[in-house]
Amino acid sequence: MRIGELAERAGTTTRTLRYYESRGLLPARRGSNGYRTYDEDDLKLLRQIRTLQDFGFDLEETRPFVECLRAGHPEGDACPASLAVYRRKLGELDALIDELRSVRDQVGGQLARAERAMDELASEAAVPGGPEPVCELGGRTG
Amino acid sequence: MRIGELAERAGTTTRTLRYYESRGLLPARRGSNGYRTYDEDDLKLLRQIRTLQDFGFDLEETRPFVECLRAGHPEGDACPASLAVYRRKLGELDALIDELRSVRDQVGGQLARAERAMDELASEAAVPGGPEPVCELGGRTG
DNA sequence: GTAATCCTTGACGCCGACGTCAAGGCAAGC
DNA sequence: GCTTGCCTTGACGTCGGCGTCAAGGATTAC
Repeated sequence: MRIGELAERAGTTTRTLRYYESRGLLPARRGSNGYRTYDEDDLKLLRQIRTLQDFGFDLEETRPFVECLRAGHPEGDACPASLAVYRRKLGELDALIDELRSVRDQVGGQLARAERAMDELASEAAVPGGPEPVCELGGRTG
Repeated sequence: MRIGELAERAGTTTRTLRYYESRGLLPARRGSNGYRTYDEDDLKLLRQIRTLQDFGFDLEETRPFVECLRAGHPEGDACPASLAVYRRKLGELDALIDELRSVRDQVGGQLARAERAMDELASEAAVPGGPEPVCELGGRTG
C-alpha cells in the first residue's frame, strides 16, 4: 500500500509517516516510480508506535518496541529493552503524579485561604462597624 | 535597584526579567542612563510570578495575580480573576492526574503481562518438552 | 587611565512532533 | 489531452520560556 492509505488506516497523516522515516523509525521500500510502499507489518509497527505515543512515550522510547517487532517477536514488548522502557516510564509517571498531587494540594490550599479572606472582607464591608469574629459555637452577637 | 540585583534576589536571570517585560508583565522604570530600575514592590510581583510558574502556571495565567497586586491588594489572589485561575487550574490538574493515573495503570498492566509472557517463554526453554500449565492449587506434575 | 563588570538592544537557537506551503512528477478517469 | 488527485522533496512555521551570543555604552574598582 502507499503512504496515504497507511496513514489513513493508522489514523494519522502522511507527514507523520515521513517524519518517522526521517528518524529511521519506519523506513519504507520504494516502488519503481519512487513512491513509498508499505505492507501489513508496517501497519503493525505503526500501530505500536501510535499506541505508545498516546501513552506519552517519546518517539525515541518507542524504538525498542519497533525493533523488537522487527526482530520477529509477536509483541513489541517481548524484549528486555522494551521492558526497561516500561519500567523507567512507570517510575517517571509515579514521580510526576506525586508532584502534580503536591501542586494540586498547594493550589487547593491557596484557593481555600484566598476564598476565606475574600469572605471576611465581604463581611467587613457588610458590617460598617468592622469585622466581628464569629464563634461557631455561640449565637449571634448582634 | 537594577536588573541584575533584582534577578539575583528573586533567584532568576536578567534574561527572564527582560522577557517578562517584553510580555508586558513586569514593566520597568528607566534611569537617566537607560538602565532599568526596580523597587521592592517589583520584587514582590516577581516572586508572585515565580511561585505560580513553579506550580506550572503559564505566564499568561500569572497576569491576574500581578494586576491584583498592582491594584493595591496585599495578596495576588485577593481578586476574583485570580480565584478563577486557581479554580480552572485545579480542574486541569485533577483531569491531568486522572489521565496520568489511567496511563500508569495501563503501562503497569502491559508490563505485568509482558513479564509473565517472558517468564513463560523462559520456562518453555528450560523444559524442552514444552510448557506445562501450572495449577495453583495442585502439586507438581513432574 | 584602564580593566572588569555591569547594562543596553537585537537576533538566532532550542526542544518535539509534527503542520503547512511550494513546486513539480506520476497516475487514472473521461 | 485534460483535469483531478495522489505522490515527491525541501523548507519554513508552531509553541513557551527562556539561553546564548554579539556589539557596543555606562559604571565601578583600583
